[in-house]
Amino acid sequence: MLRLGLCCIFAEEPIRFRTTTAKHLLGMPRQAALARLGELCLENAAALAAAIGYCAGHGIGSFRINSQILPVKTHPEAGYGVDELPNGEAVRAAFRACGERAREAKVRLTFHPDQFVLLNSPRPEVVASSLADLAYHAEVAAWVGADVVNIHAGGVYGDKVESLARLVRAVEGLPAGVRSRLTFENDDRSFTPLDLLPVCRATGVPLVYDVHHHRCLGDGLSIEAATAAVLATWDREPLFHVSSPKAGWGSGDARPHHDFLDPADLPECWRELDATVEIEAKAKELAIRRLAGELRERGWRV
DNA sequence: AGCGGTCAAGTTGAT
DNA sequence: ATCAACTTGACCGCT
Repeated sequence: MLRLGLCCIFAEEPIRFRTTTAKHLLGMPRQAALARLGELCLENAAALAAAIGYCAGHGIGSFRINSQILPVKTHPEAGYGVDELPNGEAVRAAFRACGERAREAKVRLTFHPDQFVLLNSPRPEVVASSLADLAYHAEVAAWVGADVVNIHAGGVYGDKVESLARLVRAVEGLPAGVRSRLTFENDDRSFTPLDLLPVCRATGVPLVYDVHHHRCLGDGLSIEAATAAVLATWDREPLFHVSSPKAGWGSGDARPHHDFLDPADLPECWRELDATVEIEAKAKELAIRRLAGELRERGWRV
């Protein structure tokens, strides 16, 4: 059975995640900043609990957690350890409770660190900050039981072979908590499924198959062939991404996401899979509700 | 309450 | 050179 996944935020449901900026925090005394951060973290834990509850109650099988769930966590100056927060223990306990709730409700939790996390950059400082960010994601993932921390393969830097070799070497040096959750995703600029399958086979890192990116940046593999090859990289429930183009499949830029998903964009060969499909659509929970109805009309089990 | 300026970070390709 | 895109606009300070 397919599990439809919601990404990060809600369109209508009044569940909101808070954040702040490094600049703001650095303009106040450190203790005041830590107190403020602690409040935001605890609020975000409450919002996550609400998000899990909403998903459980509305047939949404997974939820992607925003990378700012602990705001500004790895900033070089404004960043912090959870133990530095005046309410650090309460924060940790609240997130562990989210994990328990998600486990009971069978809501899968995932992360998708942002575009600045690049394991294959030739610049050591970029890799170092990426490692710090991945460690942070893994820390929260352990609290809440998230089994996926998904990133793109990074840049090409003029040499695809060498950049992928750097990626493999970077994976080999990762701490276990990151390594065990890490996944790669094909993107719409640089790295296709055909590029990444060898890397995933060599490292054991599963491949998140984004069929929208694959349609925007093809590699000769059919969707059916890519799906089959990608499934073999997973040692747990596979994860896919899908979206529909805002501008349609005609002449314009197909990459920006539509508010809703056209059910025709969901590959027919996914129909009988046991997998999670994250729905990347601007209308969020409304898009999932509409899609689930349309798929059921077509005989899909979601 | 509403609005404009601002926000930590990398890389790519279209204009 | 600038900008949008990328998983996601939200926050702050002003009127």
